[in-house]
Amino acid sequence: MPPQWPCRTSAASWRLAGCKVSANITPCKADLIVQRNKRCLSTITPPPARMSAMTDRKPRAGQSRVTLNDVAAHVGVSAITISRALNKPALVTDSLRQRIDDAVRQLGYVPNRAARSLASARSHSVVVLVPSLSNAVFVDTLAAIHDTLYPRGYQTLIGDTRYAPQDEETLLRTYLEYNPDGILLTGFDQNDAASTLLRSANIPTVHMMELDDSGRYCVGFSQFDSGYALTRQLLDKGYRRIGFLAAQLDPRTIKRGEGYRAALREAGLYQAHREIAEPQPSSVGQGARLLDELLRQAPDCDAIFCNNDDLALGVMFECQRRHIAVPQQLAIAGFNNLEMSAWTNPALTTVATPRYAIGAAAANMLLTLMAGEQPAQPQQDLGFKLLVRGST
Amino acid sequence: MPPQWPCRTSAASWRLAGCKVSANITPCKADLIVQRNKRCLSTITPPPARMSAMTDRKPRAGQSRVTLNDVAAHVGVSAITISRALNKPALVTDSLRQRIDDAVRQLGYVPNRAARSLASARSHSVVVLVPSLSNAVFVDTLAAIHDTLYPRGYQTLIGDTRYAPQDEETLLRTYLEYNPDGILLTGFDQNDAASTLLRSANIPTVHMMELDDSGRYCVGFSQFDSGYALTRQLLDKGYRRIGFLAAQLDPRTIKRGEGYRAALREAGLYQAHREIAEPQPSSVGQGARLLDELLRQAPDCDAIFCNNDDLALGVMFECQRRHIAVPQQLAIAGFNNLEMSAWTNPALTTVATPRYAIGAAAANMLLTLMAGEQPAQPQQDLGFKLLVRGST
DNA sequence: CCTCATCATGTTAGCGTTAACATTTCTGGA
DNA sequence: TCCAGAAATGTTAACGCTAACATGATGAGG
Repeated sequence: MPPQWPCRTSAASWRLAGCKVSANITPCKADLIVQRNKRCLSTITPPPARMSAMTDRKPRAGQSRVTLNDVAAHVGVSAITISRALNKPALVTDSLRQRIDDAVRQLGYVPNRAARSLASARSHSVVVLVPSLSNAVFVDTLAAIHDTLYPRGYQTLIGDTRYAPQDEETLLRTYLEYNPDGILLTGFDQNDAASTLLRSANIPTVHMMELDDSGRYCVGFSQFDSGYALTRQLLDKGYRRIGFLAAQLDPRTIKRGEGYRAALREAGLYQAHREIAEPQPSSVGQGARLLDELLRQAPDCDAIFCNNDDLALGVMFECQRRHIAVPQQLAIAGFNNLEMSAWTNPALTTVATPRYAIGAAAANMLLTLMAGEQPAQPQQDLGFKLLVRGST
Repeated sequence: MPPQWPCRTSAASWRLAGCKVSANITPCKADLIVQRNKRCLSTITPPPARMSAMTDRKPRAGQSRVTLNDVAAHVGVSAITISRALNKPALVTDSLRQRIDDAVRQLGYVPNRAARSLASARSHSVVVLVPSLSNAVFVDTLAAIHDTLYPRGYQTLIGDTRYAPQDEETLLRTYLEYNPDGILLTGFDQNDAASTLLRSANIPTVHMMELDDSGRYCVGFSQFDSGYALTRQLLDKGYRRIGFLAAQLDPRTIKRGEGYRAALREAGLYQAHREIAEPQPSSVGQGARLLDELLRQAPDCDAIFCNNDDLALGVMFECQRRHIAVPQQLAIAGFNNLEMSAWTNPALTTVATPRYAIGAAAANMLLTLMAGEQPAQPQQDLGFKLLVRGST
């Protein structure tokens, strides 16, 4: 008499790979196996018996892709074992894992992130929102983030807010649908709706580029101090009529401007008409235009603090066109240290910001938070560096 | 005697909102409703009866976020109605939709993309792989893609391959886990593994930036022709000893170089030693270094075709340092038309590439493909434009 | 030889949503 | 008043994966 279920003498006895199904197990168990593998690649002789003949609905379209069950059927084990072999290799025997890896490769199995995310409540995704992709600062930061998170199994989802809080809110809303395990944001100035979203989502979040003392996790440097320090440097060099050009007017720009103002006020040299703030995006062309404007309303400037290197380059090129000697007649300083700024004639004085380090540190802090731990240093100041070159 | 199930006289009679449950329906049905809403926000008087007391497992962690069922319970309708109100608003009464929208807002409901993707076999995500984010070309392309796809409900997942086919393969493999509905790639030179992945994934794919006639969908322009045309232009201007500087050496760079060579060969003016191809990444500093190298091995050059504007700017700055008059002693041409290139002294001759248009057209072609239709024009040539300026 | 712990693997159910089909309600005309 | 068809809403069962628990095999110690 064939043994009744449970009846396995060894795990291999009823494995599909061996196809010894009919000999050792009851029809009931055979049906179960067939059902489990109903979409499997390796064909099994009896067609899957309809378990409940009552309903006769058309099956769903499905992804028509190789699934865990397909791999399982191919190897002759259960789906969970495949899952374990891929996610927690230590739990599976070496030889079996080897066979599984082969099958995965052979069948071209690609895990379905949606299913994994749904089942495990972890998406292994991190959302990063930056205000611009045309700014080398953020591109380098993104690279650092990816370099840090990818080896730890996290996928980086990049969003470009275009410096618009409204866009940031929309992006955040959309990306929250991915159930990210963590969020990296630029600055602190999310709009109210976005802040509410963040609060109710309750997902570990680290802010980049700026610092504050509200208790939020952040990695950056003091924008105010950097603006102050650069202006101070110009004052120390003897410049007395220092202009200020800014575009875009994002919060960081504004804080640097405050640093500029504070330094000049302190020296009793602040003059409002030497300052131009243009809400339009920053660009080289914008720098050229703003120089024209500034020289019109404050022709006596002996130095200009440009809020970023793009503007500064535009100013420098415009000076060449106007035969204004740099730095003899007019000194120029920028901000951010673009690669190019070292190569102009004269080379551009600027502020080097630790953008790669910020990305890496923010990502690491986020990893700590996502692991449920507290970062040693919830507010991390990575400082900045003045690069004094030929243009001042 | 209370009526038996099915027993509703009107939809409102047993709705949770009305809480008239006990009066009109059988206990069995009541239990079902309770079960359906077991995780709901609005508390229901009797605690959810355990349906099968046999097992007593701990419930899963869950996302602890507001779900469709929560919204459904709050409004007093079934989950599918909420789903419909959000995805196919036309199928739901105006007044009900209004109430649902309010509830969604009030509860801060954010749909779970993983669940949606799993249930519908559509992820509403599109993967875009570009070789670099520090290149304005691709950033503009990405912006166009996002601008085109977002309003149509698709989320763009950006991957930066860093010009490395191996990285491209890895990224592709990872992003395929998201089950994207479409894929946008840069160029055609995926490695074998990536090509296999793409083939077996069987997802609509459009290639950008280049053209070919293998039948693959693509939007771009002829890299060869653009290199040829720019060289031809220099020849027409009377330059006879035209050098060529390239870095990065990605496939597009190489094709432009072939165009350069063809034009010079045609004119009987090609000299191998006037060409330098540097595999390292392209940058302004690299341009300066390469000029030095070129002038060493071919000091008689009267013009230089730089494979992109970064190199060209580096060359131009180096010429300034060396007091080489541009264009009198040495003409300089770039490629890609960076914003900055119009503002240098002299302004840089370059090739304007329709990068935004390419992104938009590729995204539109992908939309067509994702809708299951055939694009009118599977290979789309958007051309390029010579911008002849002061530097030549 | 039995017990118990450990390890390898299996079973079950459910994550949140939507496709497919079912049911109820509404509408308008005979 | 009744009925057919349309419109609105509901029920059920996946989607592919993994957490939680279950089971069988193995081996060490008594």
